[in-house]
Amino acid sequence: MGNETTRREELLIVAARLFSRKGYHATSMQDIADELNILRGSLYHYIESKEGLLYELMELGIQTLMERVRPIVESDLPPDEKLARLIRQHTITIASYPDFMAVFLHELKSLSPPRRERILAYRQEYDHLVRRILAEGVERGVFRPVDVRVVSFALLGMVNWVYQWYSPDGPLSAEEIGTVFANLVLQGLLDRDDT
Amino acid sequence: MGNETTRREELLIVAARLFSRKGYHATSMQDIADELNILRGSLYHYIESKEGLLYELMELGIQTLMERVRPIVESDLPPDEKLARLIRQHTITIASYPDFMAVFLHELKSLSPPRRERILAYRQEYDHLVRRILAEGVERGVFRPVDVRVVSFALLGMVNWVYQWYSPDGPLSAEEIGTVFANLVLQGLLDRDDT
DNA sequence: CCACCAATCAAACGATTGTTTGGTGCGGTG
DNA sequence: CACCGCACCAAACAATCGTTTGATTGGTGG
Repeated sequence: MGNETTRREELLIVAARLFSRKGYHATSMQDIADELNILRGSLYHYIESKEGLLYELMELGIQTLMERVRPIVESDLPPDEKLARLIRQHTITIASYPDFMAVFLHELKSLSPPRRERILAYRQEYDHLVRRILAEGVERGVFRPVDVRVVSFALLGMVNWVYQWYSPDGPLSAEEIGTVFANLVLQGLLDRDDT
Repeated sequence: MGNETTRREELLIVAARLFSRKGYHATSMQDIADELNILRGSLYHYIESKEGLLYELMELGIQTLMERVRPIVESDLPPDEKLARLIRQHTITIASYPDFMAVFLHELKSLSPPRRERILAYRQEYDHLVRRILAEGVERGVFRPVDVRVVSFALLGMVNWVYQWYSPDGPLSAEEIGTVFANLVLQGLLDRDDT
């Protein structure tokens, strides 16, 4: 019990770190093997190919994100509360798994078309979750009428960008940052009734 | 007159396109040379090294952005108007030079430390411009009191992300997108006086 | 017509790349 | 004790990488 990381998980973690720091193509199998103190050929005992490894990391990233956000979208909360929670949760998830998330957000173009399509499908599914909340809010008159597509991109840009600058040593926790974001967006979206 | 692109500029444009589509490390000198119909060795008549080429592209990107935004920051407009114009201009610039901007935003880690430092200095200078507007707005009571650092990152994430999804064939022009962004952020920041 | 210069070619360089193959040691199980 | 399979090694592979060198072209100004 306790330290339950298999050798394979170790490999994934090391690879995610290297891919996120140096980039996929700038990281060699040699680099990964060095960190694990084995020869680079030995990596193929655990993985099918370098690109297969990349795909697995990206899938892990997007799946983690989706697992944590979907319950919020499917809850019975009002749209504004849903949106606030989504923004906070997305921010926290990125800050919790920065390496996996950076790889997921950064290396789409490094995948061959078939695998890229699969990740893109995940991504579109996620986009859809966000847009559903926005559309719901606009429909119910909770949010001002806005271009849902553009606002969803604005929102995703804001939260995804976090991987570029967040540091656990910074002055604010991930949750606090998420709250600032949520306040900003909600204040920007809420329909103030000056009746 | 008219078609005044030198061979060297052609090289830069081709390289920016390839770097932005495939990534720096996934693009070989061969790829670039092929597009220009010359041998890869011949490229060194124009450039010092592959990394030098990358640096030049990134410098072009950030300089273009700064040239267009600085006049706004240094103008005499009120903070809210400054911010709106900055957001619009940033959005338009990214949409106008998507290849250069994508390279600038994506390939920092591909530069060796000395050159990376130089680009980082530019980037920090730009961040400073944005924060100055925000701080000014908060000071004058035009904006609500907010965490300037976090809000500046939120804002930059929103506009920088544009390179990931913008298409000139989309339903909205870059200026219209910039206006949606500006409205969202301003509405989120303005101090409503319920006196 | 000669001299020059920019643009390009032709060919080679050592290094590194991802991947494959066949083998080896070892801990546990029947 | 025999065996199995996991984890890894050792060695090689063809290919590609960025870069350098020296020669060669074609056009332009003197």
